[in-house]
Amino acid sequence: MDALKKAVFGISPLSPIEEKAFMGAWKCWDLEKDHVLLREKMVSDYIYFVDKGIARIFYHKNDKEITEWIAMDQQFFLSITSFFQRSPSHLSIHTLEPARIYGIHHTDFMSLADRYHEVERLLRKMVTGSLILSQIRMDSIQFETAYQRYERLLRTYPEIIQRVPLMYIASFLGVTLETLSRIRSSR
Amino acid sequence: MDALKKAVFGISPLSPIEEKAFMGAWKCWDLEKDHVLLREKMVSDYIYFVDKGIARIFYHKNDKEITEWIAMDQQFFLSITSFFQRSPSHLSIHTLEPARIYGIHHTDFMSLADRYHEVERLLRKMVTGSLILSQIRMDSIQFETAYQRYERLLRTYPEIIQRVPLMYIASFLGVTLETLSRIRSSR
DNA sequence: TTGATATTTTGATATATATCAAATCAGGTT
DNA sequence: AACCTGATTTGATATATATCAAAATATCAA
Repeated sequence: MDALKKAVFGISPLSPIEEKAFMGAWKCWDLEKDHVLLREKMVSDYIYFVDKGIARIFYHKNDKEITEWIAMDQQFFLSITSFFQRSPSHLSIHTLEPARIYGIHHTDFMSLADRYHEVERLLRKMVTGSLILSQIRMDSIQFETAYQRYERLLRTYPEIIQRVPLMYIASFLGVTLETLSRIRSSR
Repeated sequence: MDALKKAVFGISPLSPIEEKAFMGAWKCWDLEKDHVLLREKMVSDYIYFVDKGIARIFYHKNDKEITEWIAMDQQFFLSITSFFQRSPSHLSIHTLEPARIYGIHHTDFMSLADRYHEVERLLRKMVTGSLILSQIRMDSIQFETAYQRYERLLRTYPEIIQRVPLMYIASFLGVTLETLSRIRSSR
């Protein structure tokens, strides 16, 4: 719980009452490898936080699995459109390793945000941070070569190569497995 | 002011006190064509709203201007990273037509969000909407062909072709002017 | 250890889009 | 109307990456 609290307070600190209410709303799961956190076409109810392990967020495009995000370290993750629009998700979420994951339910988060201004502010800052990340990722996809995207990934998450099969990394980078393999052999 | 109020209330309604404080914080400008709303390297202080006219948000990449967004209709627009991180913008914003633009200053918006829970909620919902748009745009760039992106643009903003020079539309779609021209001649 | 399966690499070819260059076309100004 | 400048189209070629196919390698269970 300590890592979660640290991550939350790093975004926006909470006063004691709010802290108690908010931190108390998180559930904790210890999950085996390949556990399904969200299945396509379900409405996504949780914002998650990776305490340890890895989660992979992906969807299907012409029978192929496209990895949209890989969450590790002390990262938050969610199906953005499904969680906020309360619509069926086109995303699935699986663990790639045994993992300890925290989650807070949409209903709980929203009613706390309703009740406590500070929680609303926290939520706003979380969404803002996510928006900024999304902008950076968009620029990267649009204007960097596959090689540059791979280099950027290595800089940001050096250990990802050891822990995540290349096929997932490839589609996360927006290239085919074959292209990623050639990129790697050319450095 | 009516269109702005409508747009705001469409996102999240405000009670009378909050409405008065929030709506009163917006400034209004009547601008000629090619007016500079934000110059590269400045910190962006405003969230803007297009009442009428068009604004173009762009930046420079190897001497070339890349159009990142075109705001028309009743749309909000801003330099996301600069506004929220209070950092120098890599974006510039110009009007493409004579325009009536509303704007609210960062300081005012933030202090209102601090004072009024309802304004904080409104801001959170605005950022959430922007995040959802950003996700959709990212998918479009990554997985649709230039032709499909053009078709999508026509569906979303049919009048944009009449009002915005193709060179700007091309870079907004992430293709060269020549490619856009060929796409158009092939339908 | 031996299979059986999943993952990664290598090779040949195809394709969408970029780049460079030149030719038209359009809109405003004198 | 004639001009000028900027916008758009057309053509020839180059390039990054995808696709399809097969081989090589790693992983895991019996």
